[in-house]
Amino acid sequence: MKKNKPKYKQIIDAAVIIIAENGYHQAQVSKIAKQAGVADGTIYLYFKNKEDILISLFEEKMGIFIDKINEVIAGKQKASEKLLVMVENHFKILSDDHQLAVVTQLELRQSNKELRLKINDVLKEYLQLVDEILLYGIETEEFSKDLDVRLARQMVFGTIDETVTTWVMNEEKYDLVALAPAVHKLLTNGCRGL
Amino acid sequence: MKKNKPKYKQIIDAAVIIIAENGYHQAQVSKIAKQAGVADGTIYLYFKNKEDILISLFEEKMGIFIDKINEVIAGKQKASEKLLVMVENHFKILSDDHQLAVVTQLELRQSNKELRLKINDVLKEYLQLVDEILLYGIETEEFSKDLDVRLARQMVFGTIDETVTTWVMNEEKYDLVALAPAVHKLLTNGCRGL
Amino acid sequence: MKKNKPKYKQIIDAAVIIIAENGYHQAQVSKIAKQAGVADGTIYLYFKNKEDILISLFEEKMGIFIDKINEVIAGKQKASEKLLVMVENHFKILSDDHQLAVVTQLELRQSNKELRLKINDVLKEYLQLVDEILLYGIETEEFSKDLDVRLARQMVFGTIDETVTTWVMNEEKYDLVALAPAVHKLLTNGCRGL
Amino acid sequence: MKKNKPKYKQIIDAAVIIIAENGYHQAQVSKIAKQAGVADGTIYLYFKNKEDILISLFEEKMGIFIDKINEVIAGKQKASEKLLVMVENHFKILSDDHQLAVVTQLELRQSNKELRLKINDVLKEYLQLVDEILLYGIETEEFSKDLDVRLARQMVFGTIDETVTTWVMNEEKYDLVALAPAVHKLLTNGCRGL
DNA sequence: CATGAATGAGTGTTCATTCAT
DNA sequence: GATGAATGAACACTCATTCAT
Repeated sequence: MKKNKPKYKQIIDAAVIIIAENGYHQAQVSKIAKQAGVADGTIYLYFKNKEDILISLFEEKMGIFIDKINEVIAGKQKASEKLLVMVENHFKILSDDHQLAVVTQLELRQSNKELRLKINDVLKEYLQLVDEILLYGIETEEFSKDLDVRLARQMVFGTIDETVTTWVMNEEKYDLVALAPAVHKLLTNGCRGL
Repeated sequence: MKKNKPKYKQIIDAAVIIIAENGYHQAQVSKIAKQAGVADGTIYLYFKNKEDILISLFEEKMGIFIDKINEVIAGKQKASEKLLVMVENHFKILSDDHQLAVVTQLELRQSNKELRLKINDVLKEYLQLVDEILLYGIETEEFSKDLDVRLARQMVFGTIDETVTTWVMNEEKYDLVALAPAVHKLLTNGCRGL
Repeated sequence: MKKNKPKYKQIIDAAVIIIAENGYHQAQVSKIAKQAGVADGTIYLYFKNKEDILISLFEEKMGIFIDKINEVIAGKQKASEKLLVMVENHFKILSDDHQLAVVTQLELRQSNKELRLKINDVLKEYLQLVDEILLYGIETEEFSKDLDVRLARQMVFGTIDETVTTWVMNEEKYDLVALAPAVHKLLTNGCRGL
Repeated sequence: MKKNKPKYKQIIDAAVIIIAENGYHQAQVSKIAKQAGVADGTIYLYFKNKEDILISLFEEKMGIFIDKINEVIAGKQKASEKLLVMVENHFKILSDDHQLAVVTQLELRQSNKELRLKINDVLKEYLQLVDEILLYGIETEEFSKDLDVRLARQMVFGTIDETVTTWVMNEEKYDLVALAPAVHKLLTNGCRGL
């Protein structure tokens, strides 16, 4: 399995650094190879092509993301609490990794439609987590029984994503994690119904 | 003033069509020129460079957008009503113009960071509209006096934007405008506080 | 019509020179462009791709070849005489143009199968000339009425081609045109039957 | 002697198969190694480089070729008969081995000039056989005493080669061996003189 | 004003060969 | 002897922009 070989992760980490530092369109394969400390050709022993590096990058990082969120959610009983730790951890992970934040919020979105569609596939797993929390909240009557889960999920993800993107675009000048409670309040209010 | 000459709008409209049909990365200047019925060089009599076409496109369309929203907002007394007609009209304008929806939600986001920052400048005017409604709602006590306007604005815009993008990515298979009341409810609940 | 513009021929002539001097596999587009005195991109205003340059080169030169042969053949009454002037002129044209000889006999044959099949299409016109002479000779009873025209054509072309290739490979050390009468005698003896 | 080790022939046979199936330019060393059932590096224990595989392939196969022709020639008394069995066997060997025919007539000719010059060296042995027959024919007065042996050899080889190549390019749709008598007649007529 | 021919910088990917194991 | 992971040089083609007419 190539994914477990050290060079696989080495190349992905190099890609994050290069894309964060140079931007998506200036992230040439040769730059990534140099940063990873391998020859250009070695990249192609681990990845089908350049696009495959970027998709794998997203999969790899999003996997860590989802594992972490899953873990903290499991530790909470109430849907509202689950939502809070989700927002907190979402903000925290990106706060702690400046390069990852820039790459996922700004750079990778410049990729072409095909790549973005594949990235969306990876995102679906995250969106399902949101759905699960919302359904659980409806079940426990924390959230309105009339809640349109699809729309609520779009509110939750749209709000979180917009908040992070704004923060990144403002050069991360303020404390993102500190915003979690207020964001969480907006979201639960939205879901609770009147 | 170049903006009032017929070829200015002719080129912008050609750009929307070409980008919608071919995608951002396949929208060459020569294609846009051909669609507009002018020579390649003529483009540069009206626009500084290719990026300038795209920014102008966004400004032009967003201007229409904001004018329309402004108009319908003015006709409503309550902040909640203003928010509803804003969502309704946002959805309606993009529902009515498939090409514009594809271009703004998917294609233009593939542009580089610099262009996206400039697009964000244009967006600010729209975000100010949202702010005004929110502040008005706080004033009229429709919304919580503790509402963090910046965060609430991010929720409003993030939710609307995510809803439209999801709809476009799902090939506009369902009625977007019909979702406006439910989305509106989520947002006002969020802003109202418990 | 691009074929009549000066740069079209300019690029083809540059290609002959570059291929003759550097060999097929070292004839980069940029070298050809430089030799032709145009920018790399200009090549692509006149040719679809690199392969198209080579096919066009062959068509262009073979056209001149066939026109010349056609002309001299027409001036002769007997099939045997026609064959002689064909051989003489075939040898003469390549004797007079060292670079063309190297390109057609050695370099262009290194091209891939697809290109060679297209080159063969162009050659067919020449082979038809040979066929016409042979059929004419059978009609005038100069050649055996039992002659298998297809095989005889392969003998004529195979012998001429092998003779020229050997001459080029021997660095053109001897007088190719002087061999025409002897070659002609071999061929007419072959066709005449016992 | 490496040539007698089993892997030597194994690799050459693999090369014939891979080149016949994929074409000269798609016959990578790694493909040949896989087909031969050895590691890439193993190739280089038996051959200096890729070119060396191809030259050895040609030598090996041409050796068999020449041995066979030598054998059948020795059994005939008259030069004309020797020529006939040469043509017959040349056609027969390639008729019986489709892959070898494709490789020698089409694929190997795409190799670069240097390789083709080395291949020509190997061919010389075959051409000497032709020369011997021609000289023997002159001696026995079957052929014209004025025959230019070099040119006649080019006719013999050029005709045979062109006939085989045309047959391969026509996807071997007709019976090549059946053409031998007619080709032989053309050649002996040519050599006999008036 | 309008044209469109010409420019030329920039990059992902392949594959013969090596060499540490 | 045998392996196969790693190497790194090499190149066709696109397209935003210019400028002579």
